[in-house]
Amino acid sequence: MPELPDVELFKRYLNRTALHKTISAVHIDDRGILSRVRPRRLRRVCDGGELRASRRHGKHLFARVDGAGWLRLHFGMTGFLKYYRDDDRQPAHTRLRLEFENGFSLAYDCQRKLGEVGLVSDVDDFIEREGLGLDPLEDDLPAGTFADLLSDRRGTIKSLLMNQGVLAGIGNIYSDEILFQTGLDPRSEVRALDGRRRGRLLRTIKRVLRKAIDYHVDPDRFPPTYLLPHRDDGVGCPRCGGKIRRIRLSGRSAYICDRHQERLME
DNA sequence: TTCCATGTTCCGCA
DNA sequence: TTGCGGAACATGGA
Repeated sequence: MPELPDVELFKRYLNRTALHKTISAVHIDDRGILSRVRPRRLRRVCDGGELRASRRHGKHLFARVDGAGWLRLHFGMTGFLKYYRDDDRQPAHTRLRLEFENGFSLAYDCQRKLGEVGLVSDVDDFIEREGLGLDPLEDDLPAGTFADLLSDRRGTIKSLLMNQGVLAGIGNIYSDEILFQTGLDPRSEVRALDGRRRGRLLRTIKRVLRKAIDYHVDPDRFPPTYLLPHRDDGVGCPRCGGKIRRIRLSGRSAYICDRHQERLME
């Protein structure tokens, strides 16, 4: 689930539920998800504190704990948040729980344990240290800057979009959607994109990510012309009458229309 | 049983 | 040096 639009919705969810509530207990149900923080320190920082602000960069969500630093949540492939009161509402693969004085809890659920929870003192330092690229929605990203990001890059356009060091937040699903709407085959070579196509690609990136948030990342709400509700091998293309095909690229599945996505090679 | 899955990282190789 | 392909991580569904 969690690419940029999903994480943005997690942030809004956290804002309207867990923010400004006093934490009365911290339950670490699986310390395997902790990244560069020991359970004791996480408890000491969070216990008795309050989440006072949130930030997102790419697929990372940060929540400031008083003045003590930022809780960092990354969701891997299967992570999500759940705010609940009754124990029977606790999700099945809860790895971390913040319990609040009002009787509610915020669970971090991560079935496949590919996500991680950490504690950072400064968000911008973290972004810098990790070498994360700009966030296409949070950061100012003019067309010229984007075109520069693409210069001197080799490889395919899909792996570039998914490269978190170039742009932060796009994963397998949304790179497919963006390229489908731009009319570019994911195997196209970055160097083969002219200025006009680079401009169109950037506009599509922003539009697709914003729309996905607006539609609450629910494929049923997406316009029928989107790829997402039709991401199956062999079904008809909702745009042109071609066929949607599944191909393998860089070790993952990519879904493309065999008719309207042009493959640019040098 | 085998394949697949929205993430990241590491390794060998070109 | 950059990036590709594959494997690994952990878990579960079809």
